Amino acid sequence: MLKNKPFSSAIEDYLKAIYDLHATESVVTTTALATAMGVSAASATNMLKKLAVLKLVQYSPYYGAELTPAGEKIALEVVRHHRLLEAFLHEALGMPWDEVHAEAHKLEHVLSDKLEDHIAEFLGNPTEDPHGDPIPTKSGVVTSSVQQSLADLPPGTRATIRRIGAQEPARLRYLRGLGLVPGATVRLIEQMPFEGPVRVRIGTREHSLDYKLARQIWVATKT
Amino acid sequence: MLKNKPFSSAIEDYLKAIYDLHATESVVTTTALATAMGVSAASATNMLKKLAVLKLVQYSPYYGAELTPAGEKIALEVVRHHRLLEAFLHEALGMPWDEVHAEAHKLEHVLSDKLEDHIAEFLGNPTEDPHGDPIPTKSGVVTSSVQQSLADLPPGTRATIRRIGAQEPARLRYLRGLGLVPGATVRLIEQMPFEGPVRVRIGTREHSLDYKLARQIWVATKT
DNA sequence: TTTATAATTTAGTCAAGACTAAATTTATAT
DNA sequence: ATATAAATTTAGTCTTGACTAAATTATAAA
Repeated sequence: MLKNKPFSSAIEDYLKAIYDLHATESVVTTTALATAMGVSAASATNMLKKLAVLKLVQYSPYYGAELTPAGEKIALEVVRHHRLLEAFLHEALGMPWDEVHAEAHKLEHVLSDKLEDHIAEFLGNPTEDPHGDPIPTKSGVVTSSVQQSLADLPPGTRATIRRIGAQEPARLRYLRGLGLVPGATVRLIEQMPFEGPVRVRIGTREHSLDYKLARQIWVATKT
Repeated sequence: MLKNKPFSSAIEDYLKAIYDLHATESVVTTTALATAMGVSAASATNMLKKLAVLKLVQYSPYYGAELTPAGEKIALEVVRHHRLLEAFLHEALGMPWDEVHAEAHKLEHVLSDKLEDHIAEFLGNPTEDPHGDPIPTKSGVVTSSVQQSLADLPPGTRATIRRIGAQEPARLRYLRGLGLVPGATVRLIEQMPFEGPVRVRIGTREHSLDYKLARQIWVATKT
C-alpha cells in the first residue's frame, strides 16, 4: 500500500506550520518552528534543510526560512483541507468548537481531493471556518479581508469579531464562555498602557482580556 | 506531536487484514497476509513476529497465524471505524459505493473515539455498512446473522442479498450494474459443476457469475 | 525415498524522521 | 575587545517498517 502523495505528511505539516508562523514573524526561525511542531530544534533544522533541497522553502542558516511559491502552494492546500474539515466537523457533525482543531489536524493529511469536494459541496463551499479563518480556494486563493486586532482598536469603538487566532481548546472555551465568538459585537472600553489588559464590553457585561489574547482576536469595525 | 495510540497504524492495518482473511481461511498464511497488505512475504513475516511478541497474534512459523483475543479486540475497533466511515461517506456525503472503501481505509486510523461517536450518532447507530457488512459495536460485538453464499444456494431458490464481500471498485461497479446490491432479490438458476459459473436471475434478466465472485455474495433465503 | 518446487524465514539494507550531545555561530554585556 | 549566553547546526544514533537475496522448511511427484 504505497502512498501516492508527492510529499510526506511530515513535510506537509512543517509547511503548514511555517505558513501559520509567517502570519506573525516575517521570517520563521528554527526555534519557533520547532516549538510549533513540538519537536527539537535539531529536527527542525534537518527538515528545513530537506525542504530547501526540495525548493519548498528558502532557508538561510542561522537566520530563518520562508516558503517559496511552490511551498506556499502546498501549505495552502493543507490549510484548505484543515479549515474545511474544521467547518465540517463543527457544522455537520456538531463537534464542539474547541475540539475541531486537533481532529482536523489528524485528518487533513489523508483527505483525498474527491472527499474534499464532497465536503465543500456539502457545506455549500464556505469561505470561512468556525474560527473565522478564511478557507483558501482549490486554486490557492485566500480572500484576506483587511482586519485589525481587538488590541489595536481605539477606545469606544464597536466592532464585530471576525476571526479567533487562538487554537488551544482551553483558551477557546474561555472565549466562548465570554461570548467572544466570530460574529459577536464588542465595544472596546480601555486599553491599559505597556501592553496591559484590554477591557471590552460584550452585551451588558465587561471583561478584561490579556493583551496577547486580545491580539489574537481579529475584528471588523462597524462602517 | 506524538501519537497517543497504543499501536501504530501499520499494526492496526495488519490486524484488520488478518481479521478479514480469517473469514475465509481458518489460519492465515504469511503469503495471504502479504498479498492482502500489498507487501513482500518477508515483511509479513517480520510483522507477524512482532505481533506475536505483543501477544496480538498466535504465530507458528511455517504454519500461519491467528488473532489472540487482544488482537481481535483491536481489529474489531478498526473494522468498526472502517465500516462506520464507509456508511458515513456513502450516506451522508453521497460518495459512490465503490469509492468508499479506499477512502475509509485512509481515514480509519486517525478517527478519534469522539469523532466516531459523532458519526455513529449522525447515522443513527447503524448496524451495517453500504456493503451489508455488520458494524461491530463499541464493545466489539459483531451481530453475525447466519448467512450463506450465493454459490451455495440450491437451484431455484430465491434469496435477498445481504452482503457483498468484494471491495475492489471495478468489481463493485460491475455488480451494481447487474443490480446485485444489498437488499436486491435474486433467484439461483443453475450452478455449473467443478466450481463453474453460477447463473442467477435478477428481476427479468439472467446473468452468469464467476464462481469465486458468487462466493463473495452473501444472501438470506426467503422464509 | 529422493527430489523438485513452493512457501517461509533469516540476514542484511535502506529511508524517514525523530532524538541527544557536541560544536559552532550570533548576540549581548561588560 | 572579549567573555558569556542563547540560538543554531552538525554528527551520530535509534526505531519503524519496508525491501532483496539467500537459506531453510514443507509439500508433492517420481
